[in-house]
Amino acid sequence: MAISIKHLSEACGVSPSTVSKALNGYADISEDTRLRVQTAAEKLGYRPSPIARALKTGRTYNIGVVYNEKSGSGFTHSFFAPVLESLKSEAESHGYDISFITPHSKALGMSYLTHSLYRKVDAVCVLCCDFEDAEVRQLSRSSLPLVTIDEVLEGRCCVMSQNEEGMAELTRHVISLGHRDIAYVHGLLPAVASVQRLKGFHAAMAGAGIPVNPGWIKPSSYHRPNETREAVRELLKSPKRPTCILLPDDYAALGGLEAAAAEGLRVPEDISMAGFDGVSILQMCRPQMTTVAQDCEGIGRLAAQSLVDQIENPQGSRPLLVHVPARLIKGQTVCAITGA
Amino acid sequence: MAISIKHLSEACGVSPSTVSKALNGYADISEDTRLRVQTAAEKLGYRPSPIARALKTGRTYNIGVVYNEKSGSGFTHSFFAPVLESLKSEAESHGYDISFITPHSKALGMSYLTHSLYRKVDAVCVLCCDFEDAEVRQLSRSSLPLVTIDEVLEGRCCVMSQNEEGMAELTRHVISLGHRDIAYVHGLLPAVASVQRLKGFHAAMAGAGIPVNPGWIKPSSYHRPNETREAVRELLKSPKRPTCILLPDDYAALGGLEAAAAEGLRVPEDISMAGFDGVSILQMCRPQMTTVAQDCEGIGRLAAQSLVDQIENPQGSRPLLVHVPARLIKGQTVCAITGA
DNA sequence: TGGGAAGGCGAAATCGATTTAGTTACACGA
DNA sequence: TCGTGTAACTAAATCGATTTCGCCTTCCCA
Repeated sequence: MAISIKHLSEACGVSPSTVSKALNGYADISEDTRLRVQTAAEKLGYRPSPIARALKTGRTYNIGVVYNEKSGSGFTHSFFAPVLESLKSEAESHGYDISFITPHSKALGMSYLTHSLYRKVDAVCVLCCDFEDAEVRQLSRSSLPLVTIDEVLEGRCCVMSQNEEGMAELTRHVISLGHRDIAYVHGLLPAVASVQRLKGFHAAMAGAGIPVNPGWIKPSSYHRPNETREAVRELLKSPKRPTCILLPDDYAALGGLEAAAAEGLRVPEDISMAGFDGVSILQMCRPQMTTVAQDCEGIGRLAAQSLVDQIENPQGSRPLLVHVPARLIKGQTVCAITGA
Repeated sequence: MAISIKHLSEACGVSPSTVSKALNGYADISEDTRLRVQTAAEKLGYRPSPIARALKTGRTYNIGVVYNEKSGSGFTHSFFAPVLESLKSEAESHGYDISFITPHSKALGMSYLTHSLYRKVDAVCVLCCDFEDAEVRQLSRSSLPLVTIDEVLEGRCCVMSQNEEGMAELTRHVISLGHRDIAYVHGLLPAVASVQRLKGFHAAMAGAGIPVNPGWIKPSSYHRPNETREAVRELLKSPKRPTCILLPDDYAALGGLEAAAAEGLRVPEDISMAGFDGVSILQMCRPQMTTVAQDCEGIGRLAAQSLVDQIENPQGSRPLLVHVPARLIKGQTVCAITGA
């Protein structure tokens, strides 16, 4: 099939060892020979087999991605999918491919770590999974280069949005439109992202001197419109109703819109709502969601860069936490309050 | 690191060859030895290195996926992403992993085919790309097992929806609600899917004895809300305005909704519209899209099954074209006509 | 002139499997 | 007793690279 190092060595009249050294920049090869080998390689379209190379060197130029569809909605997940795509494309530009580390790859019954070692990936990105999972802990304790997205594992690199500042900015925007009675439905605790956002919310409220009604802080989950619908339904039944409700994410917010519609309330005329993420398809729907756009492209890119750096520069020092700015999108689901 | 065949052979007191044969079902191994090897393998958690195995056998247990983000919107694409996910999960259940064949993998400058041979994938799924591309043709002419999604390459297996019947069903639904003045904005021609859908539309119209107004058949593209918005804008400016417009897909249909809103028209009260695909997130938005849901899960699964079959049973005969039923979703964007 | 250093290259081991081609040991028939 | 066949196993080649070590020329200098 493809041309091997042996073919090339014969074509050049040198040994395979010399070819390998010539192409890998060894010093004990004359400039003359190196050039001959390089041009011949070019002409014949020779590329060292990644498989043979991996066998000998242990490097596969593959990055494993822990992507557990069960905990999201797979490749269509409005946050993880664009992050994955950016991660992939940045990794590729460094010569690395992506391969998936799925939970207990079916019949094989391997843990994340076993699977990673089995496939000999050079590094792992923990993208989308249950961070409480023992398998994730095991993976984290390994010596593999690793980065997490959107959640912290002790001692490991993590890339995530500036959740606190993002939520604070959203809250200030809502306040600036005259809202005082603001409810907050948060995503799962104690996820770091959830804690940060809640902190940002409290900070903005405190900054404006508005007391927070503890009964208006409600738990829900990310990406679960049904759960969010129930939480919002309860809020709408409070004796005093909030004028604005902040929701865990854009997708979950669809449940909030549904709950409002079920009560005969219009958004934003009768009640304001906001999401988080900045899901692009929802930006095209009406009413356009007021939200905080996460920089998925940036998150994926920085995660890939961190991994490549960890692989190629194992001793180097790196920040453990990389914060990526988020951006407020002033949509149509939060409107100005027109007097008490 | 991981335990190798040599370790295992020493643990069992036999040669590596015997271990390999015992685990691979060769006949010249005694039942006694086979059992000893198998239990030891189990106990020590031995797994043959896929890399070493690939080097020797040429089989990587990897399936290449041609996924060109440029021609879609990457992993967030509302049709390709769920298909990819299903393909991946079905492939995994057969022991195959997915790896991406990207266009000209950056600096490497390889064609799809070269890349596939370089990575030694066992088969290729052409999922999302420009089918006119010379590289795709080259790939198609190769002897690699191959399957396409949603478009036909001569002599190659293809999995796609029952587009004709799906569109006919949608059209009949629209007609049953009293519509006679129906416009049709189609996706790119001469894509087979587009042709089939157009055919289904014509068939349903003819079946109801309704003449088709040629000026109301408009070209656009898939997944391009802006293009579709322009096409719809023109339709809305016709002297006689259609009462319903069928659009290339759900995502493109968002452009149609926008055009209607810009003209001050309400959907569906003033004008009806329908999409195609059944994008799940849009089913949660209001107005809920009337559309034809493609069975992405089925398409991905059947594509994976076809590839596995082609790999493991090269001489077997197979249908070239697999049609997967689509399902009408009666949403809220098409309403009944209340008299002329 | 002889010894050491340096330059340039190749032989061979290695990574971890598979697979072909033997090699034993033993039984059996002539 | 010898040859033959068979069951059960192993040695060794192989896949396609990388890398260590050693060899052979030159060349330089004392």
